[in-house]
Amino acid sequence: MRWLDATQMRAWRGFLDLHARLAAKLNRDLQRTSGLTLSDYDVLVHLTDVPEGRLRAFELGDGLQWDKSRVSKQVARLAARGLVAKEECEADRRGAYVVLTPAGREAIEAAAPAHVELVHRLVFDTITPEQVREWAAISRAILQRIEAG
Amino acid sequence: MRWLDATQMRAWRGFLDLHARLAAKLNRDLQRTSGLTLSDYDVLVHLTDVPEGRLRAFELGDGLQWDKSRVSKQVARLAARGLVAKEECEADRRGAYVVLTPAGREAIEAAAPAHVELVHRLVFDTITPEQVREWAAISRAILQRIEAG
DNA sequence: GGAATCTGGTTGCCACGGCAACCACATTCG
DNA sequence: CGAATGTGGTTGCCGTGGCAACCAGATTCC
Repeated sequence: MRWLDATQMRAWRGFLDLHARLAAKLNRDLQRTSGLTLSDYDVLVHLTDVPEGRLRAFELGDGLQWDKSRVSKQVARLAARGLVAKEECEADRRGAYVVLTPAGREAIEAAAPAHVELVHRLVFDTITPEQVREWAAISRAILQRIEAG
Repeated sequence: MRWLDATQMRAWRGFLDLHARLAAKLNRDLQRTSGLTLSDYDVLVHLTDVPEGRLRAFELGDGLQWDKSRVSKQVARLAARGLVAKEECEADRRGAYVVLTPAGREAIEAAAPAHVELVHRLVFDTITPEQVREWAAISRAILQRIEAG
């Protein structure tokens, strides 16, 4: 049977630890400074990335790789806070559009700079441009492997 | 203000996506084949790593970087399933030991090989040894940066 | 020695995510 | 057309994690 050697173990534990620490820190910071969670943030970013700030719910789910129930509930929460609105779809009466509201746009534009700056400080100020490329290549390779099955 | 350039964006999104995909897949697989969650697994691994399979609850929390309430609840759940036992501490009467039971040791030893094999297949069969080293170095650097504040 | 403080651990509350069941509409196919 | 199947989305249930409040036992400091 194959175990992990010391270097692999360091890499694997490092990866898991790094994510746990970063996610915790970024989430706390985001929440504290803007009242948004990382999930809120991700939804709003996806909406700002698209013309009119309008997406079908399932498109949001595909983009975020989220379970559809997660999309549904997250959108419901954001809608309750007025950051997005739900609109019906005429072409497919089952469907729903999720639309960024002015308040939502304001929220994400207020939150993004400090968030991105923190990512810079913690991550990209710490590693070299060459490491950034290598990091991206590694993630990309493994992701493709996962897609393949 | 500093934004993320294209490479940084690829690295960052890749990191987040990779973790989400891997964690989902590994968790599902682990749960299906052994009835353990990743959290269960992590606790049991930490206990097997130590002589007598016995740790103070706070040591477990330090090792896993978990909130103490998380430790408390996770241990309670594992104890209810007979995989660990809680023992009082005589030296500090507030304290509690968490001890791996024979059933717990059996469970982790049954679960580990398939889990590690899956990590191998998805991750380490996909990237070169040089990339493994670089990956570990990157995670390590950023983690140290986070510790520093 | 005793009050203030600290520390280890538990509990309650709430938000969140996964899963399966379900509903409504759409599409396919005989 | 109409039945079967597929798809978009919602809901309920349950396990889980974070946070704050809390409790009991330890420690500090006068």
